[in-house]
Amino acid sequence: MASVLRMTEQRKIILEELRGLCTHPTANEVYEIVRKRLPRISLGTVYRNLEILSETGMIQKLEMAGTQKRFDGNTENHYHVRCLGCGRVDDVAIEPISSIDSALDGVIDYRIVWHRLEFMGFCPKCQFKMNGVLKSNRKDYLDNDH
Amino acid sequence: MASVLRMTEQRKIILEELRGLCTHPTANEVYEIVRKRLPRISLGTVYRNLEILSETGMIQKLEMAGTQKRFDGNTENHYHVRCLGCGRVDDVAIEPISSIDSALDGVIDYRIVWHRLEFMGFCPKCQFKMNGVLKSNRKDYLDNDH
DNA sequence: AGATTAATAGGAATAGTTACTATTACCAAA
DNA sequence: TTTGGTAATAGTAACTATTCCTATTAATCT
Repeated sequence: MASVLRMTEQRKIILEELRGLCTHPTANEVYEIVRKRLPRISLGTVYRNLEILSETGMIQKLEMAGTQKRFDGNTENHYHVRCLGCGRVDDVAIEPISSIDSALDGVIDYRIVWHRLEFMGFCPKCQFKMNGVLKSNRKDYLDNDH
Repeated sequence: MASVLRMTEQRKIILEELRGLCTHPTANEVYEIVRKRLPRISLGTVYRNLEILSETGMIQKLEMAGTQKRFDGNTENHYHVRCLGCGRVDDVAIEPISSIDSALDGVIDYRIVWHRLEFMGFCPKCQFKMNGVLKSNRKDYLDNDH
């Protein structure tokens, strides 16, 4: 008897909010957003539902190097860029390069299933801030938003 | 007055052990290894030294997606493969593809500094185990070592 | 030698995440 | 409609990886 997945109010709202964002919030950010509509929701419920939604392929779980998990309402396979200044994560509008998977043929005995490519750099905002720092030598420019 | 970096016994042994390995141990694994030679070393010391050694470029800190940090005695810039079965991480003996960094030119307004490429697949050992599973339908093959 | 300061061991604290528990909500069969 | 089974929930405790704190020890510099 296969278990039935119920689309509860909480789950529906988490999904809705995530689909309506182009950012890639962390579990805690999702919690804060959803709490505006469901003030009594618990953080555990958010985690569980993010897990279930990503298991069933309705959202994507982004496990990026060195930081906490982020969640993406866009389920298409795509790369991401991360800003080294403020930590924001953006989608990259290029086709995944499937030929990369075969780059290791004959080099190593793994059977490659996929690859994960993350670009690291500075977003426009942080580039601007860095120029400001260089000009004014004021470090606090960088300390404001995370 | 610049602070002096002391090469203490603990630091030296951590470095030695790491250089003598082709695996990519976690901080805790390094701790267990080093403890055989320095039974009184503390985990905090291991963490601090791994941090310092990677800051000074003597080792490499690998922040891989979705798992804990790993450390690499090989300081050359290289890619890694991760086994989806057992979690082991191996070096990839191909040259980093620097042209990847310019793949986003004109696509997005980030200033790209570098990229991180991780291959995901199954190591020879796990491929073998999986064949065993397919043949015998015994799931416990996979449950032994992590 | 004495002063200075890096590094240490040991343990407390933190952050992100997962697990547990009692309760509630939903559906289906009687 | 009740009743039984199970999914999901809120709230909280537990866990894990990592960082921070503190008193002490040990190099290095005058």
